[in-house]
Amino acid sequence: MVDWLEIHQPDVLALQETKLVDDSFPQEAFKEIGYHAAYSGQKTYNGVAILCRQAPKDILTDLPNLVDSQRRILGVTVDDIRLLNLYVPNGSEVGSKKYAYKLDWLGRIKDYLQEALVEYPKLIVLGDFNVAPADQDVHDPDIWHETILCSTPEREALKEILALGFQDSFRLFEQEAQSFSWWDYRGGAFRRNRGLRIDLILISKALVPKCTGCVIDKEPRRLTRPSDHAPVIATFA
DNA sequence: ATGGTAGGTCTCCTA
Repeated sequence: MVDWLEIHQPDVLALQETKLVDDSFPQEAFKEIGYHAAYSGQKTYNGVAILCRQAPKDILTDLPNLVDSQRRILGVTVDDIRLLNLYVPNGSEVGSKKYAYKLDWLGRIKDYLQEALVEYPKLIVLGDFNVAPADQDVHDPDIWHETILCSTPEREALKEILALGFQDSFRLFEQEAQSFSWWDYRGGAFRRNRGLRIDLILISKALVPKCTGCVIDKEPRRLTRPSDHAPVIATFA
C-alpha cells in the first residue's frame, strides 16, 4: 500500500474492507509518507478509510437514514470536493436476507445522495459497489446471468443512483474490452481474466468536464498475497 | 448445492 502510494502519489485513496478497529489503523505509516487518514472500521469485517494529501474535513461515518453497525460508509471533504467512500454489501445470494439488506442499503444511499448533491455539487461516490453495472463488465454474462453482483434489481439500484446525476467515470473514456477490477481468488480467475468490474468511481455532472481519465491498475493484483480487487484511478484537471 | 481460494472470530463465516 505504501509502495503503491509512493509510486502513484494520488491526492486521495479510498479503501474498503480494511477489517480493522480504528485503534489499530496504521495512520502513522501513512503520515510518514505525507498522507492524512480518515477511517471507520470494525473487527474482521467491512471497514472503510480515506487517505489524502490534504487534511480531510467534515468526516461522516453514518447516514441519518441508515442506522447500521456495519462500517461501510465514509464521507470527507478534500479541497472543494466531497467524497463518499462506500463498501456496498455483497448480498451473498439473490433472494437471501443479505440480498434484501443490500438492496435496501442501496436505496437509502440513493435517498441520501439526492440531498447531498444539493449541498455538494462536486461529489464523487466511489468504492466497492459489489454490482457489475452491465454485461460488458462481466467476463461471461451467461455464467453470471441474474446471479449476485449482476442481477437486475442490483443493476437497477445502481442505475437509480446514476440517474440522480452521476457518471461512471470509467465509461467516459475508451476502454479495452474485458476490463475488470475484481477476480475471485479461486480457479486462477485473475490469470484467465475471469473478472467483474464492480469497483466504481461515480462523479457528479459538475466534475465531468474536469475528469481527464479513468483506468484500472492491474499491477498490484499480480503481487504475492494480493487483494482480490485492483485499484481504479480517476484523474482530474 | 458443489468446488475452487483467502483470511479471520479458525473446523465455520464471509467474500
